[in-house]
Amino acid sequence: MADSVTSMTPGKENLLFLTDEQLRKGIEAMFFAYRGFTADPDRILEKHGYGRAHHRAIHFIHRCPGTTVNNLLAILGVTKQSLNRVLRTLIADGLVESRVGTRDKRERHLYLTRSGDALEQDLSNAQRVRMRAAYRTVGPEAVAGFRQVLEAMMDPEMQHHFNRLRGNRP
Amino acid sequence: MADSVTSMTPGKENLLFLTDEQLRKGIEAMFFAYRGFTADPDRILEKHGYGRAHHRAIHFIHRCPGTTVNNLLAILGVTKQSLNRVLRTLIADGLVESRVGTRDKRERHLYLTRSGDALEQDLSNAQRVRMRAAYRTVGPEAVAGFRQVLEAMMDPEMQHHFNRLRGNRP
DNA sequence: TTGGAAAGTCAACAACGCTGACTTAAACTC
DNA sequence: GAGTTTAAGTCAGCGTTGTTGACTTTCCAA
Repeated sequence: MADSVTSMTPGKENLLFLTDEQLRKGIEAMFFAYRGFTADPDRILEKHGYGRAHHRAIHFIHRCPGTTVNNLLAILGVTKQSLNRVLRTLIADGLVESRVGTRDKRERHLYLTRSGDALEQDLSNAQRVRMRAAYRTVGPEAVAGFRQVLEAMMDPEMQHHFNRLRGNRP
Repeated sequence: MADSVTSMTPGKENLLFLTDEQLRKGIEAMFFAYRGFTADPDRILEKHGYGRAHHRAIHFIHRCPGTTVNNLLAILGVTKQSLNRVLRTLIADGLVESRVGTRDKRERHLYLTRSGDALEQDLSNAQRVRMRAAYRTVGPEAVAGFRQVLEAMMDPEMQHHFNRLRGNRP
């Protein structure tokens, strides 16, 4: 099953178990797959006049209801200005609600409104359909490997954020 | 080994073997991992005043020496104008050579120059270092699964391009 | 020889990153 | 209580990279 990855070109030591060409194929697979990964949401977003930045904000507000702007900045890894531009439109369009913090009134806590949640469902459902189809094609063991490699590829800081999100051990 | 993916929340049917929450984690893993995946090349590109579009062009010209602009357009999935802007700077900077076709003189065949190849080596090496580290962390079976899921996630057209590239069965 | 494909160009625009400077309000710290 | 720090928001401006639309040049092929 793992032959295409573990097999070596003759004459190379087997310790590394991966040639540069095999690594290159992994790189290309990431490129092509990410395009597929974003294609379905992109089509939905376009109809609403939004972009990927809006999707990311919506996704993580759904995932961490009541999160602060600062927390979102850390997860998304963008500047305050970039995020703010997106949040402003989402709030103006009534998809996101910003509530002043009770403990710390400097903070704004972000929530999806009913219509924000509807769009989130729409977006994540489209993405899950593709994911589920891929998962069902390749089987559970491949999926486990997929997740392991992705996690190992993250920057440690992002790995931290990733594991802080719900659903790691469901 | 595959427990974290195959285990089910109690009370749900085991036929699908994946809850929406688990699919969501896969989606988030893609997001965070892709950031790590592009981080190292991005740093190198910045020093040269280039962006990801330049990297993609360089990568596939290296991979398919002598490819035509049209073929590159199909692989990259962008408009002629977007690609042309990038190619123009790469050609002006002496990283890419554009040769008029011999059989069909309308076509331009693209090649990396010596310095173009040097940058490609630099970029792909940085990316391979991370890939190799991730692969070594998780082992060959996980890598096989990783590649399988990625390929299943691609649009069929991109899957076609992916398999047309060298290195599939090394 | 003429139609159409391939390549290139120009203009204009949008999304979404970035930096830098600045304000407001609240919270802390001494 | 005064001063500093922190969270958030805003404005201006810029760069990369994507888009559409219109147009020209070159040149193969029917």
